[in-house]
Amino acid sequence: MGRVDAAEGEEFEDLPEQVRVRREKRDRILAAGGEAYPVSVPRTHSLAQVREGWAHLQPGEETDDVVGVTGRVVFLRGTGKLVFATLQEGDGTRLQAMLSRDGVGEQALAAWKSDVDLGDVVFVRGRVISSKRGELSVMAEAWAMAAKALRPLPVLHKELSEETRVRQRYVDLIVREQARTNVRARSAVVRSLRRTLEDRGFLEVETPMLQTQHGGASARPFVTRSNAFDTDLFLRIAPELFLKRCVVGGIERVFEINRNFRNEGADSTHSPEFAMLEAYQAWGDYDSIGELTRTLVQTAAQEAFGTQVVTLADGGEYDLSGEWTSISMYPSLSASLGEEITPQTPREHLLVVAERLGIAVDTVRWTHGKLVEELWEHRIADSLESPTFVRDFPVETSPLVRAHRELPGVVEKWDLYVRGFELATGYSELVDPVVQRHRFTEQARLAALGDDEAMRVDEDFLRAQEHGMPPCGGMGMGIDRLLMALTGLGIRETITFPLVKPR
RNA sequence: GCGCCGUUAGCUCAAUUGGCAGAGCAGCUGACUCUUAAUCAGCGGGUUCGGGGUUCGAGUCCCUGACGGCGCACCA
Repeated sequence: MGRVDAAEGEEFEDLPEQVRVRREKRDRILAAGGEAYPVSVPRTHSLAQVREGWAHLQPGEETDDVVGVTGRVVFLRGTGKLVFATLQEGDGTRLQAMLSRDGVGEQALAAWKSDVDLGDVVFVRGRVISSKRGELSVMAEAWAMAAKALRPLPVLHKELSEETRVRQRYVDLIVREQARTNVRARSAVVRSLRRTLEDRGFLEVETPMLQTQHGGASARPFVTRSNAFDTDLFLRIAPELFLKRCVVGGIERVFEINRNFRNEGADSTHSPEFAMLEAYQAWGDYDSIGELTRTLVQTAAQEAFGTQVVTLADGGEYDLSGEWTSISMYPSLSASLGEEITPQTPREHLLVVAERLGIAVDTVRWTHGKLVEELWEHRIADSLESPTFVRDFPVETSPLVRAHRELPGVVEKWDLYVRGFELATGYSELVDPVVQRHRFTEQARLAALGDDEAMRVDEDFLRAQEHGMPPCGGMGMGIDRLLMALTGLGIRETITFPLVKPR
């Protein structure tokens, strides 16, 4: 034992002063026969329950109601023979504990003063009282360490640096109300999405994260390696092709909420891994799935924030209620440019227009459709402040969408724009396996030209579709982006543990 | 990937022209039985992000690397 202590003593020398001091306190507690990390403490009430149950106490009023509470010590105020400690529990609820010489005895008070630091999790048993200044408190008759903190809490009066918030979210959650609110809001939003879908008869499934062939979106995948199969695998960029297999198999209303991985840039609206909702509705189309999407977003706002007019981080308000605007891609682009652009406009002319606008174009690889989308994003996207469905996209950039039932050259696809960024997308799904094969073949041609985001011919998916897939509407929505839309936060604030480079 | 800015005590930040590395909170010692970021007195705490260079002397200037933020490019 003595040798172990010596070894630990040497270990101490490398530690920052405050960690060393706390380690010594832990050891002192153990040496005195106490426990720094007991298996349990006799907790009878949460801090919130005490706040709720004894809210009626008048300043100075005392009761004989004895409770056992726990919490992290976030403020300490000592006046010699009387100590005040503010305890905080997980949701941020705080309650004051008071320890007096008369209440806990001289020894226990001395032990508290010598062993308890800011950040420790403690247990206090005592009567519920209101202090002379009217602060609801537990007047201790006994206390115990519930979990000794070996690292100091950051100061509660200054904001943590953004990097520390992200790298040590557990600390962020302790010290910053907004961090706690964000986690709760996300949970509430996801719960709402599931409930809305389940209420409408959708079945939640989980489809492969590890895929032998990536598809369902235009994006660069992460590649990994299977030892058992001795083959490369891709982390999925989208669940789409598997959810459609579900529809082929008769799961006519199906959804998945799960992670996608895209090996691309990271900024305030993009994360390499991000959560996505995709939902498919047989016998629906891009109109019905658009209605579903609006219901999902509005209900989530209502259930998570109690209103469809949400308050953003910058204090502004954003109205998601009612019907949303719809515009069409070609007509809106034409109006913006002051000249008619149609699916029949030659690619060469679009190149001229793009160059005139100073857009950096890829003259070799960009198709008519890609040019139209680029022009549209350049001219229109940023100006779409209120929720707007942008409808009827060019066919080349939408290889999984069916042709428009009337308009030649466009497909039945919408993108939902909110506050200038793309929140969701929806299609009338392409279900003709022969046309789908042609589209894949064209994608493969682009891939051969060096487009590393292009899809490949997915034979297994085509085989599934060749068994007959009913007419179908489908949608995809970024969960992180939905949170961004509802809160005005950056994507790294909506993700509890965003990917950060290792130190 | 490119450009700009940043990295100093546990946390948040100062440091004049290149001239003894500081503050608040936190920590330690002491005082205080109704405090509210308690107060008062005293004390300790630094690989100034890493490596290299210029200089009598570098937190500060130069080179290089790491990490972060912002802007641009790409993507949802």
